[in-house]
Amino acid sequence: MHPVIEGDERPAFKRIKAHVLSQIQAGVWKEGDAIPSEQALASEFGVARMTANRALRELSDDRILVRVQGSGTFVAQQKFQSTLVEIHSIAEEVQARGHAHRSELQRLERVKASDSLAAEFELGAGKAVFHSLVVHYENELPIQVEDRFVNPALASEYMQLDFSKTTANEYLMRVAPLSGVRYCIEARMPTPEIATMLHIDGGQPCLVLRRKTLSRGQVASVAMLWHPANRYQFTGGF
Amino acid sequence: MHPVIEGDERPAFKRIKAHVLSQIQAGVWKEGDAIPSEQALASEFGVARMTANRALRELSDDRILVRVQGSGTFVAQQKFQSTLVEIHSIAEEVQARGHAHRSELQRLERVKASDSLAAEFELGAGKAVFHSLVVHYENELPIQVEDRFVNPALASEYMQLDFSKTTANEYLMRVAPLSGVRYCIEARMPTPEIATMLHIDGGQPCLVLRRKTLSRGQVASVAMLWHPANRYQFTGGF
DNA sequence: GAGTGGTCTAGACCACAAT
DNA sequence: TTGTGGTCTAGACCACTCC
Repeated sequence: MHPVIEGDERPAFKRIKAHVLSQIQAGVWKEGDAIPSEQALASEFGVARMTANRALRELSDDRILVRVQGSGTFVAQQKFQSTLVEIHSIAEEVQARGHAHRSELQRLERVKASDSLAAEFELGAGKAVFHSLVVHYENELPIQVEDRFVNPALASEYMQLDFSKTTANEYLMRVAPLSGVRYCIEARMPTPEIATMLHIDGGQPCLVLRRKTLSRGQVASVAMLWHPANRYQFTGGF
Repeated sequence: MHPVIEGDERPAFKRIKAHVLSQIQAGVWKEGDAIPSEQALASEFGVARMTANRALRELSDDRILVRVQGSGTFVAQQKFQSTLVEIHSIAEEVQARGHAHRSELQRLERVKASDSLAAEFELGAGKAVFHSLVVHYENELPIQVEDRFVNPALASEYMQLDFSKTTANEYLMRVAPLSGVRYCIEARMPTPEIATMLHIDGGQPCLVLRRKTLSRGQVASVAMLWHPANRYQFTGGF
């Protein structure tokens, strides 16, 4: 039986998780290898099978292990070199950098959805949607143009919003709790209008984030966020 | 007691999870509200407390609920509208789309690191590094230029690598297990050389991923991955 | 048929919070 | 003191895989 280290007061399932991880880390158990069964680990650690089960189940939730009913538990393939970029609200991001955030409403209107927009919203053609165009500034330098269409069914007061006090993002989060997102990062040349608003010349590309948010089974908002390539990038790491 | 829907053969813990989620979705239980205790849910569903426990524990792992020992279980604050982009290896990504991946080695050399490159590698100035330039094709259409510098201390056989059989990525993952990453997504105009390799004209921007990988406390590799904006974007959702 | 994981039970003891 | 979550037990039955 596995010796219990003196003074190790972690719960048993955590000790088992740590043991499995250390065997993998040390290269004793390699990718694709079968590791001991729940039963075996349970006896080894002197615990009930449910306890070993929880340890292995949590590791498999974390993609460290792969479990196959009737067959066994295996070390998962090395995670591919994959990284995650987190995309925040622009106001939060600027403030987190300790800079001043300000936004300027350029346009706020009720428009008939074009065919493609109606399709994106999964609405009937010709239905009205709200449209806003906002420029966000970081220390008085334009950093984002937010070109957004909003579903009136989910955000009826959008036209009355005071964009100097709250962002579209914050409002939508409040009235239409997020249930899903689709997004896409692109490089694009700005339209002349966008270039002017961002104070860049037309030869300079933009980093564009397109984001569609879902709420209560409907499309809540379709946004296109334009950032000047010379002043903006998505970063991250671990 | 909670009625069991006819023919609902999901495990009990999943039924309980679905029930909790639907109450939150419907707005019956709001942010910060306490939800029924494990004991209450167990009786309601006619199951053991351990079963309700598993349902609530998994939801709290998913940040849907917050559990406070001695106090109760509460609906978590709405997640901030933040999204994650996963960045894969290009070969894996193309194959996942069911397309053919092929790569072409343009250059492979040993060069003296410039000052800025030496700084990025945290090496002494003038030390040698390996440099490779590879074009990746998806169905014979160029989709990525991989411009990569590699630390010889961690990948001594890099110059002997057969780039037609394996990618730099795969090799590095094998010999220098990843311990950290820093990356950055940008929009840039291509250099004439990059534009030629990607079969685009110079007026077309590129979506650029710069990635620095760490292994065993050293910088293993610094890569710049150029993608034609008209054929490539990072996407995701949940 | 033997071994594996997937789920579940009906108890138990503990640490902690509210009262 | 009562109720909560955190953990654990020693069984059980099932579906599945492998031989």
